[in-house]
Amino acid sequence: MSHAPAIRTRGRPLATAEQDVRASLLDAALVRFAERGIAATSMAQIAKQAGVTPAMVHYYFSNRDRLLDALVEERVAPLIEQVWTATDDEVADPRLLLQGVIARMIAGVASRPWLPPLWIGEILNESGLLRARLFARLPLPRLRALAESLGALQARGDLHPDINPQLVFVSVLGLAMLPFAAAGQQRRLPIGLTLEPDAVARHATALLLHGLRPAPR
Amino acid sequence: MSHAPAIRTRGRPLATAEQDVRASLLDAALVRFAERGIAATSMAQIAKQAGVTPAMVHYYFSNRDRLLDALVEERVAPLIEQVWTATDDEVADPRLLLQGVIARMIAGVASRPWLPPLWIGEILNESGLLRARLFARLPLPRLRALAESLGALQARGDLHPDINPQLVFVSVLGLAMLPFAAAGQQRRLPIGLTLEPDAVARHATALLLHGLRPAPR
DNA sequence: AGATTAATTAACGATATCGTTAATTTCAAG
DNA sequence: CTTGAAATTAACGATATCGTTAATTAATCT
Repeated sequence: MSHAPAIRTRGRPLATAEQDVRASLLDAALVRFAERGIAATSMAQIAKQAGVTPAMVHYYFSNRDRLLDALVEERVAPLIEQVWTATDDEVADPRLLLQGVIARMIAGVASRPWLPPLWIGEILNESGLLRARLFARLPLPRLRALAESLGALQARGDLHPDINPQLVFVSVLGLAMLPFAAAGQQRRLPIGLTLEPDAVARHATALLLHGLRPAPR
Repeated sequence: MSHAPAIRTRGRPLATAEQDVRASLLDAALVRFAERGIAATSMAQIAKQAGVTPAMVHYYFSNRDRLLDALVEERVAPLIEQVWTATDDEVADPRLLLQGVIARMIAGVASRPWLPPLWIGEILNESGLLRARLFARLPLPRLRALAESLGALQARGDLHPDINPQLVFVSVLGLAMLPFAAAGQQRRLPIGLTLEPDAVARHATALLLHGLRPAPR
């Protein structure tokens, strides 16, 4: 499954292979958390996935809470930062911003299969175990600004009155992230469809901007 | 939290109160599964939530697997059936059908707070523990028919070419169900928004049909 | 070289969990 | 009334899990 296990013996290992155990524990945790959920994953399972003993988790992270802290700090938060790093064009036009956010989100997903289940299950979900930790790091001002620019569009009559600007970002997650959570590592939906990241990005963008209407013009 | 506990004593209880223990075990399971996930919920926790001893779960359902079977059979499948029971009008026009499906979905959610987290986490999610059980009962023909009518629209140029008809139903779940999973029992999003079922239905429908564009005409 | 520090596995004890069985009580049928 | 079936709690034993400590080995510093 993961890297070559290379029989581990008691005592400090030789410095030959550049095996960063701490990093591989974080990776292992992400894999298992994405697969079975945080609450259902034991420390021992993480250690096993990483090919080390449970005591290593204690050695590097002291306890479960600190492991979660490290995960958020080192793996998840940087991604959120990246998704919300917008160009000036995007800041000026909420539709452009949404397009950019979707594109960066899905680009992030492509190289991080653990992201969608984790985001949906442990961050977005009310009782997700990363939610509180990540909430402090969310770019709330940007979310608010987005809702406000959409509200301005709406006031001008440039947006359907039934749309709720405050719900738009959750809708983006539903359109861009949820399909990947549903498809899993194999990127296949139960109906038999294979998910191409680019195609999902185009679909989500088109649906968000135009809905099920003809292409404009 | 739940009904009055009424001190239980050993032996068969008096037949006064009409307490359907089996039903209340199913309810309790749904509550806990929605809250912490199936994999992380022990039988004992379910029994405790229902106010009975763990042995009752064994008595009524034999084991965890059978409990899940009963849950799907008696609580979830009927709902799916209801959501997909469409009028003739809806069968003729995919946009109408989607509108109806969203309305019925959200109506179902209103009285069943456990539904959104369960659907998102245990059915839609790739490693969800109800997925395989429910898959056999999904109305696949209707899903396929929906995708096909949308494809027909698209071929006529009445639908943006970037839309993927096969992704539309997942998009519906993302728009109509995910917000409730994110808001939890309190129906409040972390940004402070309170979710009114009707408002969410209107938002999801508008976004799906028109996107972030002005209202037509 | 010697001493100290880093990294690792083995092993343990306390606690929790699962499924099951025995005991107990009430209901229902003859 | 009596007898058998239904419904329930208590209690148990096997197994797992968590976090921790001790032992062991390699690297690094002096």
